Amino acid sequence: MTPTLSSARPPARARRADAEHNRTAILEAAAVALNRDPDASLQSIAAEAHLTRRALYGHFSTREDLIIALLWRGASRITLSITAVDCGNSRMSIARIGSRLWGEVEHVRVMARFAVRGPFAPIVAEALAPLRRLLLTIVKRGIAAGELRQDISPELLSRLIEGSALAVLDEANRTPLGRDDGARLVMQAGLAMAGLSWRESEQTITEMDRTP
Amino acid sequence: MTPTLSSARPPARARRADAEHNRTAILEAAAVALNRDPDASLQSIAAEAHLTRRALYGHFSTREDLIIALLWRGASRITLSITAVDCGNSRMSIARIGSRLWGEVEHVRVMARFAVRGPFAPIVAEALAPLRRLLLTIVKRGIAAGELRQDISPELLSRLIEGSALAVLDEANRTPLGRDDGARLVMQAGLAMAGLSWRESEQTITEMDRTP
DNA sequence: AATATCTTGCACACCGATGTGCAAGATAAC
DNA sequence: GTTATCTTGCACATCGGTGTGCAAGATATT
Repeated sequence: MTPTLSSARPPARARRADAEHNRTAILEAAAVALNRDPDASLQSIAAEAHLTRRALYGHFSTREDLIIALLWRGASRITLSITAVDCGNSRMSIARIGSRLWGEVEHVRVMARFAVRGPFAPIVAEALAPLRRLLLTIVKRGIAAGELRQDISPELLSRLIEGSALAVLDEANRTPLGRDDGARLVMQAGLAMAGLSWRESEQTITEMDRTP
Repeated sequence: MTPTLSSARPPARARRADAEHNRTAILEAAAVALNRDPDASLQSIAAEAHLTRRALYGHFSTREDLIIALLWRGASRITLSITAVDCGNSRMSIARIGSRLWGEVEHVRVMARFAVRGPFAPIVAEALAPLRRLLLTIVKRGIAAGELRQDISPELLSRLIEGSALAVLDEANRTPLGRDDGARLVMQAGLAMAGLSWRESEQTITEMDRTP
């Protein structure tokens, strides 16, 4: 209906640099605060961004606006992060997806939060569709090739892999983990749900490290 | 300080039967509503119990009161459900825990919800301590016996098992699963995170079914 | 039938969060 | 240094949720 993008009004002068900076600061702060508490107030978000609540409204006219912008941002980062993960092998591909997602933990967790409940669920679902589609095709191929467990449907398996990976992401956020330890854990969780034993998972990961 | 239990005032006459019934109806309704949305209003809970908001206050003087009662109830059911699960074998014991928890999905999910965020986290943590302790000892023994994965600490492993089981519980709630399918899935998830391949998990479960 | 108990349906006060208006600073951009 | 932009700090209205008081109605218990 209305073009809510930046092209709304002809700016007599370009937007000030510090305003742009503050805008991203708000988004970063929102990611952190909403990760702690999905119902964090705009007050707390603004404070985390070293700004006033009133100033926040200068960038996002509504709480909904802010969250949508945040989700949009997260979706694009996630989508970007999984480009060219699909090598031929399904096991390695799953591990690689886990590794990439670990690099975007903050964003992934926010997205996951809003994917299950609240009025943003459909938006997030749509935003994450590419990731889910990719995982599903990989899983399908993996099952067909006998590389993954054979006892449940590809659809369910891909959801389970996603779910357990998120569980590990949550746990990792609780107990501080090193960069590599976290990636390793997420990869292992995905492969574990995919049907591999822990030795097979380890082997897959070291094999993968050899061929980046 | 104050004895908030039922012994507070000497009742001239016993509590009416329908009041008792309504009380449990409220708790059931709260479990359902809070499973959908952890911030469900007392209004919606009362409605789900076919009562007025005002009547709810006759049973629980505070939202906090209601939630604490709910959590207490859930904790006792869960604790009760895991009595005598620990046979000697760690793999079977983990599977059995999963199966038992599946029988209490509703309660387990509510507990899990309030275990991570909000002012009730410490209470829930304390209430779930027996379960966690049990799982931890089983995992420790399993690792020592070489029955479970050897690459991470018992503490972390038990948390991961717990997390992935909860993830499956969530997923199961999303896609309607039969009684047996759900139990199977939860058991498999636990065993998968514990390091078993899907064939080993299947074998463990069928073996377990033979010896109840 | 008499009575204590429970529920209902209003009334109200309170609180925190959201969103807006406006005037007075502060500061990039030109 | 001028100007347009951005931030601040108030004030205010609004909205939904919580908790209470009270009188009238309904119902279980005896």
